[in-house]
Amino acid sequence: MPELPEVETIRRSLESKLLGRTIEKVYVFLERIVKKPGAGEFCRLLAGRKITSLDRRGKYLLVRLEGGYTWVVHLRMTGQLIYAPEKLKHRHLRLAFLLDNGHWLNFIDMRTFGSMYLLPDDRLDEIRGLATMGPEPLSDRFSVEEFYRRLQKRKRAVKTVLLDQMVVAGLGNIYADEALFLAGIDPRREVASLSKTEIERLHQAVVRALRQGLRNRGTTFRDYLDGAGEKGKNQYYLNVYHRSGKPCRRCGTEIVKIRVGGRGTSFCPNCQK
DNA sequence: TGTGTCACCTGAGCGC
DNA sequence: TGCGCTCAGGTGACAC
Repeated sequence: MPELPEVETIRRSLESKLLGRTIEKVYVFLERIVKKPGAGEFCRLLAGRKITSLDRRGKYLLVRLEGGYTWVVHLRMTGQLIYAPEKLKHRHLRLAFLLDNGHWLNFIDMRTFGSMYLLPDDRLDEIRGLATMGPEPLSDRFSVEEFYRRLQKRKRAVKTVLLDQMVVAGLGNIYADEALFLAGIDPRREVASLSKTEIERLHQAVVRALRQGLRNRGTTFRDYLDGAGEKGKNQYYLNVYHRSGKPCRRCGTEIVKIRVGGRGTSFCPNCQK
């Protein structure tokens, strides 16, 4: 599940390979991946454009192009962008992009939830998820005061609120669970019940969990691979996610798995109050 | 406006 | 061995 650290790792691994390259030809094998414009227009507009930079916003990858266009990619659950010398022979290959050096950027997506957009730079706010997105948690804009202000308005369980991209960008199930463990907060707690000190602790924990994920080049349980097709290593360092039934690394209590807001949620009932 | 629920989708894992 | 069921989860759409 690509969250902020995974998407940023993909961005970094692709940056040197794609910068300055021109997209020669686009092949769409599953049209519904392309949300805006239609698949035909997407291919026509993208072909012949040079890539000027690679950015990221939350879980979105933003490929900036010459001529004032941005190609936006969201990998959702199982999307992968793999740079390779050939078009990969993979049953879940959904799009393929031929570059001017003869190499290919392959978009593989088993569950086909991934999405792509190609829009003029001044129309990127047509992508609702991008337009309403909260602050980048690894930027200066993500201050304790800002976090506190955004949380104050909410009444739901803290785990559910952490997954809301309007509150903070880029968190998904893995890093929300890990941040709550680091902060020692029960994921079922109503946000309104958190003290200022607990919110400060959570703010710090979000940053710590994401930085660790980034340092370890992402978390791979099944599908996530970086732009070179390499797995991440963060799964070996997780405290709670995917560890239900195992002893807590801190106190030895069994990690339990429950559902919060419809999401599988792992936590330590002793360390998280 | 805020919140909860469902659909989208495919493969793995499990019980029978 | 094969079948059917459940689960995994990011996000948009929809109902209340």
